[in-house]
Amino acid sequence: MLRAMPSLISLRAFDAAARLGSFKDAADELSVSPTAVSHHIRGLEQALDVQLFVRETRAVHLTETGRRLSERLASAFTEIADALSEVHATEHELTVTTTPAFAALWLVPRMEAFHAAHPDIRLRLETGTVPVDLARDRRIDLAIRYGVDEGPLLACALPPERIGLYGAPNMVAALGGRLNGATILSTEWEQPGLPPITPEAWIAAASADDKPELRQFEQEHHVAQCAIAGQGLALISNLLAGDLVARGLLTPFRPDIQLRGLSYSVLCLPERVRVRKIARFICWLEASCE
Amino acid sequence: MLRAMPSLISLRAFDAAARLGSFKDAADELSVSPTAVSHHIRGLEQALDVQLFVRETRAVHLTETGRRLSERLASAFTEIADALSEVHATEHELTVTTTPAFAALWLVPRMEAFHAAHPDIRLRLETGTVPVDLARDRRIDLAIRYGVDEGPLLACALPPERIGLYGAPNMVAALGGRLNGATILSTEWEQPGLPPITPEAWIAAASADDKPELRQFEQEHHVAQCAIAGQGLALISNLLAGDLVARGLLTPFRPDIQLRGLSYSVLCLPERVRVRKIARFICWLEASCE
DNA sequence: ACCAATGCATGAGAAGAAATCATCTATTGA
DNA sequence: TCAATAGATGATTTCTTCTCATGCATTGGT
Repeated sequence: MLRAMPSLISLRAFDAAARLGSFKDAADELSVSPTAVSHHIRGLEQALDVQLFVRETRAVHLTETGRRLSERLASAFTEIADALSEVHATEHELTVTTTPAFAALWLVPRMEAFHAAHPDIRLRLETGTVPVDLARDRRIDLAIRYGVDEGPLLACALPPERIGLYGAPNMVAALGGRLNGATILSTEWEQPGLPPITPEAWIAAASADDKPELRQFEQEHHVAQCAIAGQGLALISNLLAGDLVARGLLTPFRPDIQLRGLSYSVLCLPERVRVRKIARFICWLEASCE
Repeated sequence: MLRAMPSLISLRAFDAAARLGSFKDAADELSVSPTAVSHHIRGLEQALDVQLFVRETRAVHLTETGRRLSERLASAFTEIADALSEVHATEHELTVTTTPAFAALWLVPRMEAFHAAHPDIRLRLETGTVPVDLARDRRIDLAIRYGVDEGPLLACALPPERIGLYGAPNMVAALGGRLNGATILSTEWEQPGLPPITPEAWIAAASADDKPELRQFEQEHHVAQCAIAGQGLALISNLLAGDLVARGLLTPFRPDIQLRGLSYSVLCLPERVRVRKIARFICWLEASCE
């Protein structure tokens, strides 16, 4: 067959030169001197006993065989590069799907901390209200869902939430603990078979007879944003309100009154729980909840 | 993306190790020491920051990512090897199609000489009675056909043939120039619109009134073989008989009587006549006919 | 239960590629 | 005509890649 398998490095030099139509540009791409490229291509031509380039004074152009070889080499080298970056991604990119609210109010503020703890892992967030089938969609490494408890998929669970009212600091101060004339902002919770988390339940728990205005949102973080804007008291969980309170954007209203909520579940295919990047994330997540 | 593009050599070491499931075997395949393979794979794992092999005491096996990477690398390296050998083949393998007779009686005896003159060109023969469409079947570089004259495809033509009778030496001697009791072996020539090349034509040309036996074959070289076996006189061309005469297997019978035949045409796609291997062959062919 | 054999890991140093440097040639275009 | 460009070539240097010597853990045979 072939006298001697030419070195892969020459092939790459040829590939670059063929693509760019110039030894000099190829040299730049490969960060070597044009001389090196020239040597490589000459060596390759000798090894294959084939002329690949027609040299003209200030330019080179491919022969017909050169063109054919370059085409196939290009696709092979692309395949290699793709494979490498895919490997890198599957090991160092962690894709988490969760609810828009958890992403916006809990995860996003903490991504910086995660990256500091694990600089080699790139965290990608996908949010959506439709639950994802982990077995089906292999791009997703982890799903963080509210109140789900899918036995075999459950990797860990965050502490149960407590639901309370939160408002912009000046509004909470102005209300002085009473709901008269206030607006309660809440989400349309749709957890089948679970204690209702509603403004009514909160009012009942507080044994209040005030009749505040009510406004409903589809997204829990919209509730929060609305409360921050001073438009009412948000009925949200301590988990999601935590950062906003810490940053002084919200203040608890009657923190003594809290409804019991569910907890967030972290779901993962059982055989993948031990994958490095996934294990790291779960470990970090648990530590971040204390 | 990637910290540092790993060297292609490491990738090839990994590919081999992954395919063979053993560093040692990979080392053998690559003709290096197992140490080199070990170093390469460790380097690769560090460059990618990924574990590719799980080491056990006397064996290694791929991790899941290792397996995926190896799959794609294998296909890429196969592509490269294929591309290289294709290049080599298209430059150094010459495929000629011709008639079984011309192949057997003229070309095959001269292949050795061609190879001696052009050691880097490997001559492949394809024979068949059905003419080949060169534009359609790109595997074929040249077609040598009898009496065809397809204008644009005609690369060169061999000298016109002269058709005569040839027999085994002792039979020719025994006949003493007369056809009485002899058998004439001939081919069913089917050249439309051409002077008939038949035993009858020969007898007419010789102005003989002998009535020899007649036997027909489909293949001209079968005629020759039959004559060599002493079963009659072959009505064949000087071109095809030449070698057999030179080797003393056949002797001309009444060499003064010869019918005019056609000539062999060498056909080639016009744009490919100047391809090195093709030009060499045509040049050699013309020189071989003198 | 022990010892030889196997397969891989590791570090240091040797061998061998591959890159560069300096120099040349042949154009091109200003 | 001369500076600038793109590439070729050969000698030299640099640095990758290989090997050697050695070590470790395990397996299988006696």
